[in-house]
Amino acid sequence: MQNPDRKDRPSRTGAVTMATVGRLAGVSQVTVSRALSDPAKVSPEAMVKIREAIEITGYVPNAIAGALASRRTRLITALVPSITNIVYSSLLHGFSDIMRGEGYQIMLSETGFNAGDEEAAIAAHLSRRPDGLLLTGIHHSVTARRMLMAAAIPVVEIWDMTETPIDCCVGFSHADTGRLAADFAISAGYRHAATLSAGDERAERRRFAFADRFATATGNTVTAIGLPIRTATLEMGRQGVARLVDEGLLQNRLESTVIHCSSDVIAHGALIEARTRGLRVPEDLAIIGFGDQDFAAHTDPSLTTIRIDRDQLGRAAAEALLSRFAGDTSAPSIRLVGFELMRRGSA
Amino acid sequence: MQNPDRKDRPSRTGAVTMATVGRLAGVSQVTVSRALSDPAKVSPEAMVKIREAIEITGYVPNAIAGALASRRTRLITALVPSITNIVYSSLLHGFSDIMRGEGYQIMLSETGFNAGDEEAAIAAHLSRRPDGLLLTGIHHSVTARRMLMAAAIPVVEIWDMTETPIDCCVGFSHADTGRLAADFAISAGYRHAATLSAGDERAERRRFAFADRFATATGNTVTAIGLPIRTATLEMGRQGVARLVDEGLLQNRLESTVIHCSSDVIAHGALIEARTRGLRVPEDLAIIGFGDQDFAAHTDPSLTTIRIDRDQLGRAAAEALLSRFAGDTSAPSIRLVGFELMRRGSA
DNA sequence: ATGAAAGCGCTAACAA
DNA sequence: TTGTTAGCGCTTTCAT
Repeated sequence: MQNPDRKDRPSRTGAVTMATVGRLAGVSQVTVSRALSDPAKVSPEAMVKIREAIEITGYVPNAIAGALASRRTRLITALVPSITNIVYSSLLHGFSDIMRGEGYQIMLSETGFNAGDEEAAIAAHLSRRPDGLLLTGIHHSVTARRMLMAAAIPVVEIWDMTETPIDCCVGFSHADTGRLAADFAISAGYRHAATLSAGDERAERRRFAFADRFATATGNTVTAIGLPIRTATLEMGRQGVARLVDEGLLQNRLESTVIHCSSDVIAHGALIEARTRGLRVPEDLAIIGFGDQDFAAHTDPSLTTIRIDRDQLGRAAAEALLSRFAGDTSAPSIRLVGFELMRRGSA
Repeated sequence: MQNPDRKDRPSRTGAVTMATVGRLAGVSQVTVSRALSDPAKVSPEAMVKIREAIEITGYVPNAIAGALASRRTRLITALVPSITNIVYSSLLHGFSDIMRGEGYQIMLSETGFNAGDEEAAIAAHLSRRPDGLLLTGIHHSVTARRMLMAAAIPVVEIWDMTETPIDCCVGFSHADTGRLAADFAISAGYRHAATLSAGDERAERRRFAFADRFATATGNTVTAIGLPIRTATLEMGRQGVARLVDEGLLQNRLESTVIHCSSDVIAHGALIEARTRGLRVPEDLAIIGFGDQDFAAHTDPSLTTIRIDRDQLGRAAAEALLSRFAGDTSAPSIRLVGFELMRRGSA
């Protein structure tokens, strides 16, 4: 048998609990709980006493216990390939901003770019019983999908597009951005092209779509340089142009050649290397980036690139989750985020 | 009175629990708990049955319940000014890497650069009962400090240095980096200087120390340009140099002038603007950055800057926390992280 | 408006 | 090696 008035006594761990606060305020533990979650249900006099008691004791609610009892954690967990990549961190910025405003906290993990890591990370995340989960990309292992379905929580997949999301999806078609770049390059009169692409799968899809479209339209083959990296660096952009020039891959047809880069960082490196070598951009060599990072408009020449509103994408992802929480079944489960080509000086 | 065998029955919420698994495996709920946390204490036969049952049911442990019972969350929460700033995200990268390896997860919040936000964020974080907490910077409100002390958990403050940390501190003196830059500039023969500095408090300390040292040594005043931002952009670097030139602040003494920038991004912008205007770097205008970001060695000319091993700093922070967890009282509570001036082409 | 009782799904003693 | 019991600090439900 347990001590009948155990609940209104301070815990034996020494921690300040609702019971401690209640005792000090002369009310029961439940009243303290109500005071915090629904003040309207507590009398003004009790409220004052409780507030005082909280102030005196320095009470900080225990969200762990609350979550266990209510089966709501107010936790959202997010998986991104890399937090040091501005592309993902800016997405999260918009996402967190909205979520935090609604009282949710974000737990974050980097998964790198391989699926095995992701599976383990998903399991770890699910053990925290998040109210919702954000995933970057649309390719997940069968086991991962099964775990997520079983968890029966809202899941939003971002930064890519699929007709068959686990739950909902907010993103765009990477291949379409490649085709947009190709169409622009063709209409701008470029007859030859090369690509500089990092090794990640989405970059590859952009590159392939660009090359395919460009080659089809011009009849010319597109030289592809694969960069042995997942995270873009200026250095790799410079090396890419260096190889293109040194290995004679541009074959003296500079005046009508454009380089499609998998990111603005690569493009910026390409720009620097071209100018270091005395090449004029875009006259000798034109350059197209991807991402419209904040520096893109301020390089010399400024970078022609594809713009995706990442902050907005993050916000849309948050809204997708929130409408799931609200039980809004009419909310679309697939949201296409737009992109546009920003024509500036480099192409 | 509660039903005597409630515990070995599936929960009424429909969720798969240890009790469900145990029933299927023909053992009690505790045995399942042991199988997961300390397999050596469970017979091989039981282990097999339990593993099967877990497989069949797709059981995912409930870390919330575990945390409540054990009073350990295996959660570390971190507060950073901004996740889109590579300086902080790369720190976190090293930190998370170590922590995750030790079985901890990271919950992240952005605090912006003001103390009021931080206080609310700290309270929210503490309610999750993290096993440890990471704070960026050393300036915290009295209330914040009190909450942290009361929580009685390991706290590590990073990216700055204080003799009186809340618990432990891993960082460096920002003023010292400014003085190092000044000493270098003086010995390199520069007689005039200007500063380009973002508005955050640490950047200001670097700037002030640089200007103070430089002015003292040369007898010349240092022109300060404050940039109205917290997060550095290429654009702001360009504007800074534009103002310096357009407003005649450099007064035709270009040949011996150096600009001290609060970050590599600002410095890179300065570089671009200088070259766009036909100024030679470093002959007409020399530039010193801060941070040694990965692009710094690959701009044209390459950037002279101050290097801090951020990844290492993050790891050291993780180790500080881990030695606290291990109860290692001999571990230093203050760790100074080194920095060095990387002399390259821009100064 | 307030409180008592029950229980969220685990871990931590303690027994057997 | 296994099981029993008693909580962890809350929320929920049902009385009063």
